[in-house]
Amino acid sequence: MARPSILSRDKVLSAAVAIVDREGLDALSMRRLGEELGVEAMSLYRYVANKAALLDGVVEAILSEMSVRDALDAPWTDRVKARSRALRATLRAHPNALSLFATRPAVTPASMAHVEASLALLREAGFSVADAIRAFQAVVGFTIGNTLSVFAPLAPDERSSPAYGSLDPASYPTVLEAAKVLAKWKADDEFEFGLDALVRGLVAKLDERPAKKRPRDVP
Amino acid sequence: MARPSILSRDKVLSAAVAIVDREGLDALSMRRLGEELGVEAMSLYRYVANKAALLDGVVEAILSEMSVRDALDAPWTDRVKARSRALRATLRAHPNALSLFATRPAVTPASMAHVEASLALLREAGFSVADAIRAFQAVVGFTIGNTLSVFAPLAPDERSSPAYGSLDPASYPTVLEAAKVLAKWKADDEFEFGLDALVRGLVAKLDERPAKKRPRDVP
DNA sequence: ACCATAAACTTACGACGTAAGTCTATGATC
DNA sequence: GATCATAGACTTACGTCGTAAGTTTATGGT
Repeated sequence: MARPSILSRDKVLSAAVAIVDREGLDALSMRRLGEELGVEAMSLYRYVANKAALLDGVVEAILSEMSVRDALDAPWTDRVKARSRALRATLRAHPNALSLFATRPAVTPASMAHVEASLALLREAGFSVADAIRAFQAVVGFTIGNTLSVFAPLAPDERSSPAYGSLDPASYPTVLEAAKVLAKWKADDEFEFGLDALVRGLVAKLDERPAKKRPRDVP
Repeated sequence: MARPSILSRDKVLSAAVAIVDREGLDALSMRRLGEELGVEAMSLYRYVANKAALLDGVVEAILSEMSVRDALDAPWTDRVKARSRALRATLRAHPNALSLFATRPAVTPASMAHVEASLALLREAGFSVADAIRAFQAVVGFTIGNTLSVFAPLAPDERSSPAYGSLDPASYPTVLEAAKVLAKWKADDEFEFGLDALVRGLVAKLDERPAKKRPRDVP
């Protein structure tokens, strides 16, 4: 009935992700994306409403890559951590797209399965509905926040560490003390430290709730 | 010796912040900013190297608004929380600029005093240099991550809650259970929940360290 | 053989960032 | 008070961007 499609929404989105990964977020323009697909820029508007929707699609495409091997018999704390690590790993795989995740809500159709599983396991652990949401948001917020601050690409002129040398030692003794350690800094250690602290805190908050509503405790 | 300046870097930056606050991040262009200041666009290049530097300046200007009333005699946990809340409040005051904080490192000259004070109080609490950095990053990451996800402005078509109605109840029972609660959701409760959990976890990690290096415990 | 139509193409417009060059009002010097 | 170097603002111009509007083309159904 009509000319068969060269394109599809999936092809458009994965080409967009490819450009962002390879050449950076600024390189992603409608014309450049069209070129990548052997098509004129305007043809893309059959598959995305506008540029903003394209960026949303990029977020969606990346989130849909996330996969978690959920050890159902493991303690809930480990399962939460595993999901946080999976999210972090997915984000890390696309550093040039990171800033997109800053403003876009992490709860999209593409990540719904993850949300459902996370909330369910927190409920099962004994959290109330509201606290399960709070706990989930805390972990997701921490994960995105930390990953962003560590892996966001910097401009060429700030690739090396900031000018700690020009800092007044009297005013900033602790920063300068810290700067020495930063040379051999392990981003993963930092992440695991924060994640562990957060999850431990969640345990503490769970334990202070009335015991009657903790099914997992009385199996 | 020369024509006196109509402009100054400060004037340029605060005009830029004003435009972003009033009309959104996309509305901030060099021409628009020039217009705001009664000047041609190209004149701005005397005060900012380029557009990216202007955006950095906006971040810097906003961060420099942050002020904390630090109760030096309060427990370190309260002081950390107070700083987190102060950062959150500063970010909240400029929701249209939030996405800028996603990729720009939170440690800039404008926030150096905050970094110094935070690290110092964590060191004083008994954390090692490395753990103090980790704890600080955890709190900042959480704070920015949470604030971003809650206050980032959404496109008009997603202003209302996502289409939970079209979700399959069999596949997403917990999400749908949660959706009911979301109607009367308190963003601040969510933030305080996560912040309290995180700080409690930090306490736990501190307590498991060898006691000898905790000066505050033996006053 | 013809047609309806989905899919891709063409053209055009205003706005953007910024490179390069020009003009001008000032305070310093004599 | 006349001269002048110069910081600071202005002008022009180029290529690129997102996208509105209209046009062409290849197909499968009749």
